Amino acid sequence: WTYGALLAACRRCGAAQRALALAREMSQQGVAHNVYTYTTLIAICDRARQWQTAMVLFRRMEAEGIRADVAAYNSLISACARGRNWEQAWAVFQGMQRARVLPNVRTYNSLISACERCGQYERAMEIYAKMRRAQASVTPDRCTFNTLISAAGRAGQLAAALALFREMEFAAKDARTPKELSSVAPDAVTMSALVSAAERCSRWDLAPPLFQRLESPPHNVRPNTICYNAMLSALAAGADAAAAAALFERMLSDSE
RNA sequence: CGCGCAGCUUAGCGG
Repeated sequence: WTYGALLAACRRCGAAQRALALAREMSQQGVAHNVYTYTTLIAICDRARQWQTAMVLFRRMEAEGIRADVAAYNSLISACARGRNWEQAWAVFQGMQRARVLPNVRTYNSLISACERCGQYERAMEIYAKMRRAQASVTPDRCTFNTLISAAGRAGQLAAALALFREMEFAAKDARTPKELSSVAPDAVTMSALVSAAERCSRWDLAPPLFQRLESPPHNVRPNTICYNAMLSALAAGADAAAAAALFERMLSDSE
C-alpha cells in the first residue's frame, strides 16, 4: 500500500519519529497494518537499538493474526543482534522453525552477526556450518563471509579469518554466472574487515599485502574511506609513519 | 530472455 512505501522511505532516511507518527495515523484512520508495514517498523526499531520494542511489535502482529514471513523474522533477529542479545536472536530463530518458515541467507547472516557482536566466534562458525548442512541448505554470500571474518578478527583468530577469505576467493572463482559471482565476490567491506583483523591480531605487517591483494585482479576492489581509515589505523598501530603518509597521499589523489 | 524501490543481513575511526 501507499502507507507501506511511505514507512519504508522514512526508514531509509532515518526518520524514525516520522515513521512512528505515520504508523499511529494509520491506526487512527482505521488502515490495517500488514506484514510489510510491521516489518518496516521492526526494522526501524532495529536501527534504533530497540529490540524490546521490536519484540512487542512482532507479538502484536501475531496477535492480529498476521503470519510472519521470512523477512519479518529476519528483521526481528537483526534487532536482537544489534541489541547484542544472541540468545534472544536464537530463540526467535527457533520460533521461526516451529512456525515452519524456511530461513534464508539473511536469516543466517543476522544470527551470525548476533554472535559476532556478542564475541561468540565459535558459535558463529557453528551456525555457518549449520547453514550449509540444513536440508534446505543455504549458500553463504559475501555478507556471511564478511561477518565471519570480522568475528574471527575480534576473537584473535587471524588464521581463521584468512581461511574464510580463501573460501570466498574459491567461491568467487567457481561462480558460474555473473549473478553468482556478484553475490560472493569480495568487496570493500571484506577489505576493511581483513585489514582490521590483521590489526587486532597485531599482524600489522599483513595489512598492506591484504589491501593490495583486494584492490588487484581478479578482485579489483575500490577502497573507500572506511578502508583507508582501517589501513591508517593499522599502520599507526604498527608505528609505520612512512607507509601511513604514503597511503594518505594516495587517499587524497583517489578522491579526485 | 533477463531486469525493474512496499519490508529484512555485513566492515573502520572519532565523538
